[in-house]
Amino acid sequence: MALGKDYVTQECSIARALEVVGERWTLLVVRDAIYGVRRYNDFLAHLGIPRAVLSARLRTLTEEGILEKRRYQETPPRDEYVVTERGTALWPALRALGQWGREHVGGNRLRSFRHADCGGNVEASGTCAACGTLVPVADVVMVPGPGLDSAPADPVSRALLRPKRLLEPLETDPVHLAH
Amino acid sequence: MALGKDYVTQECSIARALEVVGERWTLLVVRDAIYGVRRYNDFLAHLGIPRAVLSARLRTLTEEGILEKRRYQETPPRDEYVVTERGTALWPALRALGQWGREHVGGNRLRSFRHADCGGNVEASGTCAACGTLVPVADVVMVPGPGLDSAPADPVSRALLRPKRLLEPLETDPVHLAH
DNA sequence: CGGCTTCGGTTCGGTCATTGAACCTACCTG
DNA sequence: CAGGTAGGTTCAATGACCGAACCGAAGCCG
Repeated sequence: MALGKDYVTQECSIARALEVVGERWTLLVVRDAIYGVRRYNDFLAHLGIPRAVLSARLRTLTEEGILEKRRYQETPPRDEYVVTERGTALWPALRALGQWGREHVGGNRLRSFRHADCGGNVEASGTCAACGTLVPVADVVMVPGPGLDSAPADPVSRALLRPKRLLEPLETDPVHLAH
Repeated sequence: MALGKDYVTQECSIARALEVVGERWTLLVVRDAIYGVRRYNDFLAHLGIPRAVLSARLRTLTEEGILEKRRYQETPPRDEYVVTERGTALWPALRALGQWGREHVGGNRLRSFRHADCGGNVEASGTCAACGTLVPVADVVMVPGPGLDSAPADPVSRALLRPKRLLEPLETDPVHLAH
């Protein structure tokens, strides 16, 4: 989408946003990054995205300052992709899209979001139903619902079967535990 | 996006939503429909979208119940595409995307949104800054900002240079006035 | 040392979607 | 009848995406 003919002519901040994150897979990569996915192979396994496309998306998201590539160990050299403030700022848009999907496409009971401080439900507007505060992303806990597959094939989906605070790194089971 | 390999494997309401509205141009068509654009040639002129793609998007959006095709005159037969409740429910997601584009891409001062009842600014959360109510789409007034081109080429952009209540049909100038 | 595995990619041929231009139909207007 | 408007369809070319294969650096196993 960023190549060739794009939305440049559009005088509209929605179009500007879609120029950056409107390509296929891009918003799902950002969603996973906010869920705490950080490593190439985890994105790969969870999304089922072609490797070449994932490489391209990670590169452009890094260039756009939505993800940050950082070395987390030297031997062997390993990098991880961590979502930046610019990336977490997409959370309201993702939540609103998810809300629409839940209500108008199907996907009830898949996941819900709670305020870590008080346990209240995070509404569509982003505020906590219990205490009324506008919940920052870091204080949101994703809670799996009954509609999820209870024994998914990929380790990332398995890790997401237990409640998980957003932004914190996801710990995937070592492969040998999955057998 | 809906064709071939899609996101069906994803157990996520965000992915479900993107299956429906994630293709190129689709969200911009919905945005225009919420702005009040209803006719084929108006979408065409405002978006700069290839005709074949516009036809495809209007068809799938109609099939998905996001737009409704309705005959508004018989001779000559003319149809218009009107956004449904299912389509207007995408407004929070579009507003959130626009907010992100404004803050993180550029596009300040293009447009703002006001509460028709009290004139207060509509915040990112969708509530009115002045009176605190959660503003329904039909009570939102789009107000053009100073960053817009003051003499755009297409009649839709020209019509959007004056404040405009969302959902109400857009009246484009007859061509002979544009000369 | 040799073989095997993991991680994080790149390369490649085939397929699918998008693009812009041209064309078409139905109707109206002068 | 010529020309214009509205709302499309068709088509060749281009670009994006797909899946599978390959690759290199590093570690681990015996």
